[in-house]
Amino acid sequence: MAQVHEDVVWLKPGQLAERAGVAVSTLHYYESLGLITSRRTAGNRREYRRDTLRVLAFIRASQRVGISLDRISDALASLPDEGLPTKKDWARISRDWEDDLNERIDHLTALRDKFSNCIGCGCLSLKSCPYSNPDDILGADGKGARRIP
Amino acid sequence: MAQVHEDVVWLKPGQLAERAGVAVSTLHYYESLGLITSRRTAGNRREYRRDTLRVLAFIRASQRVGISLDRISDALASLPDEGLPTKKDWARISRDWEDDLNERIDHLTALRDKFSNCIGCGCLSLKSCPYSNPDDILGADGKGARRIP
DNA sequence: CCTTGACGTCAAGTCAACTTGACGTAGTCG
DNA sequence: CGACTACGTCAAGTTGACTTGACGTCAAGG
Repeated sequence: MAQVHEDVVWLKPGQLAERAGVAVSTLHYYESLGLITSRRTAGNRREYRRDTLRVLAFIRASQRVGISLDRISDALASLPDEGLPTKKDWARISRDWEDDLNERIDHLTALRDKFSNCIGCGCLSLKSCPYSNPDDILGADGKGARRIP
Repeated sequence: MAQVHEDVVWLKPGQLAERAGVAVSTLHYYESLGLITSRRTAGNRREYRRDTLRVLAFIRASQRVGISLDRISDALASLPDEGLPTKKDWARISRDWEDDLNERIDHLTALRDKFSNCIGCGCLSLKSCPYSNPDDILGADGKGARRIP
């Protein structure tokens, strides 16, 4: 049961930044993207709920394995505004990201292991190495590389 | 035995780009970075050795798992100019990248599994979740964008 | 021979995820 | 009270990996 039993502690930008291990400018940036929120004091200074530390931790952890802020944003938006996320919340995010994470893991292990194989087979000759198959290479979605349509 | 038995086929930019699944502009870009090379015709058009396909495949595969062009460049620079890379060549690259690859794999699997754990433990509360440890999070040095696919 | 398209160069644009800078205010401490 | 620091806003810069655009050239086909 989420304890909406308020006793909320508010942190100043510098404090939050320090404790979360990010720069203050990063907080501004995240806020501009709607990843975190703040209230203002009379003097227009930001104040963050302590919970924001948890959000930042989640962002960092996700980011670190290559999930974009965009997707993290979606995930966060799907979490409840009040109280702690529930089993169901995490289950949903887990489901959303699982394929992605698994795919990354597969590619990584494959490349790592490929080195051993290639060492044995004189590989990296286009036809024999699965890793040199261009058709199979279009994972990257970004703007960057786009296959000839 | 590397067959330096010449019978080299030269490809035009369009051909290479198509067969490798990249844009011609990408070839220019890679060439500017020294990842691939070309010779010129009388009319100043580029011509690439067919081997370049293999190099491009290697670049794609490596890139896909998050190795930067910079590191790929180093790896390529360490390969022999003539003939196919040997066992030793791949072994060296493998060694260079292994920690990196393993680390990525670890983080990925950890996050993936963490979801299950967190679902069970109501995690993502800063103290209990290893993934929310900020001290451990300051690794990111870079200036600009830093993604770990 | 002329048109079309692939190619050449170089500068500038793009995108994500931030940081830096310029410049002004708020709050704290000696 | 005055200095100093933390903070506020907004624009612009940075990095990596490319793409796009502008503009001119080479080559093959009709």
